Amino acid sequence: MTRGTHIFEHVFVSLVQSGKESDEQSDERRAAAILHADLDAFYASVEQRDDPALRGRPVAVGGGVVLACSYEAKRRGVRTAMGGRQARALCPDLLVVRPRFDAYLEASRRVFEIFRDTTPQVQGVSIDEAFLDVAGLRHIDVPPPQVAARLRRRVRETVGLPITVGVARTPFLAKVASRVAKPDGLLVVDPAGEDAFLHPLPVELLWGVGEVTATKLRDRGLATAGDVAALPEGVLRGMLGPAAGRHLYAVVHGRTPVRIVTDGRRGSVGAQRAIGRGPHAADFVRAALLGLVDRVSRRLREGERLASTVVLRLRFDDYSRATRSRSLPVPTDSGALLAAVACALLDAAAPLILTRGVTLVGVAVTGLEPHRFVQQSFAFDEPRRDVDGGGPDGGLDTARDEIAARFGSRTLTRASLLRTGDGFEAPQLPDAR
DNA sequence: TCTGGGGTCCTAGGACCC
DNA sequence: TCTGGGGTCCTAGGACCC
Repeated sequence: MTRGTHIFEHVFVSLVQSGKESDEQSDERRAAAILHADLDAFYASVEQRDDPALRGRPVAVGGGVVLACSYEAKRRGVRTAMGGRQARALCPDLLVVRPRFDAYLEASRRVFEIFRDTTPQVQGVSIDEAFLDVAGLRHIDVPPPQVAARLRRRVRETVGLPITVGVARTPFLAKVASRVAKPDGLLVVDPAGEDAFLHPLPVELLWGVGEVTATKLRDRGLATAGDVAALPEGVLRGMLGPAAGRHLYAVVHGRTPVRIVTDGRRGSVGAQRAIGRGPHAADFVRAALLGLVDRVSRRLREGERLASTVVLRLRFDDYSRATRSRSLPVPTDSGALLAAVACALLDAAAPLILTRGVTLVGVAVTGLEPHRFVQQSFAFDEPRRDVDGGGPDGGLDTARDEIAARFGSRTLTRASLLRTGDGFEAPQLPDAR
């Protein structure tokens, strides 16, 4: 395909929408007004933008592993998540550059400004990708394909990056469209031509079909979306499970939701670190974990959020994985408390670590909610048994006084009252700060 | 093709409660 | 004494996404 011109090559593409349909139209009759905007080879494109020597040449961002690669590299077989050694073997003149995450964040921020200037209805998907609902713009008589073309131009001119846009009636179809149109393209799926667009596509292109599902489908002779669309929903449910079956059925019949979700706050915050093949000393693993907890709790506090569940992630020599999680009675953002829970989980997983060498350690917190109160955690020097007993003059008051003396009167102590004997050995905390 | 660092959602069993 | 059904939460794992 030639770059950026293949929009004109598809029969199901239309550049002009009527734009006159009534607002009361049913969802099924909506026009193609969802844009999926996706920056091309994002990290690599930023590097090529900032260093003319990289332009037109195969570029990989990363080191041990390819995080992103330019289309020149993709054409030589280099892929994301590929090992650096293998990438160089495929492409000896590959230029490997270290990632500059600050530059990517800044570029992303500027692109998202253009998104939000285009329409208030923006749903960010990742650092380099978003859905935009431009249906509301029809009353000022700008057809969505024209909005998309202008958006691409603005991103190219003001941020200096190539971006592909898919336009369709649903977010799912818009996303498939942008994938088909990459790189540096624009593709509009006319609502009347959705099946003609979708059905010839390989199942791997469908949202929610990864390696496992694709293999299941292919083993049954189902290679395209059209093959899958010929099956009743019940068969798909039986094959893939209730939720996945229902999802895939909806996908191949164009019955996915038509609206985007604009009020998304993250549901979890995590950090992880590959530590290579061991053997690793227990202290080293613990130190790595504490560093990750520190990052996570810092991000929690910056986002003014509290977490109620801590998840420890481990990966082993043989690439098997395990998770261990623990919910707290009260949500917290205290680094010390989260560290204590994470370490307790690590201790509980010690037998696993002994039998299978650990190569990655990660921590995530979920059950997030907004900050509603000021809080601190506090560890007693000795295990206490009186913190919540003993009536009005019981240990709770004493503990609160102790904590107030240590942290000041703004402290609220609910989160601190994790007791030994709850099935969770809380203390062994480092000093809370 | 031997693998990085973020995330999301679903499933399933057990505990617990009514 | 034996028994039912439903709901919710927790935990662990799996599939998928970029």
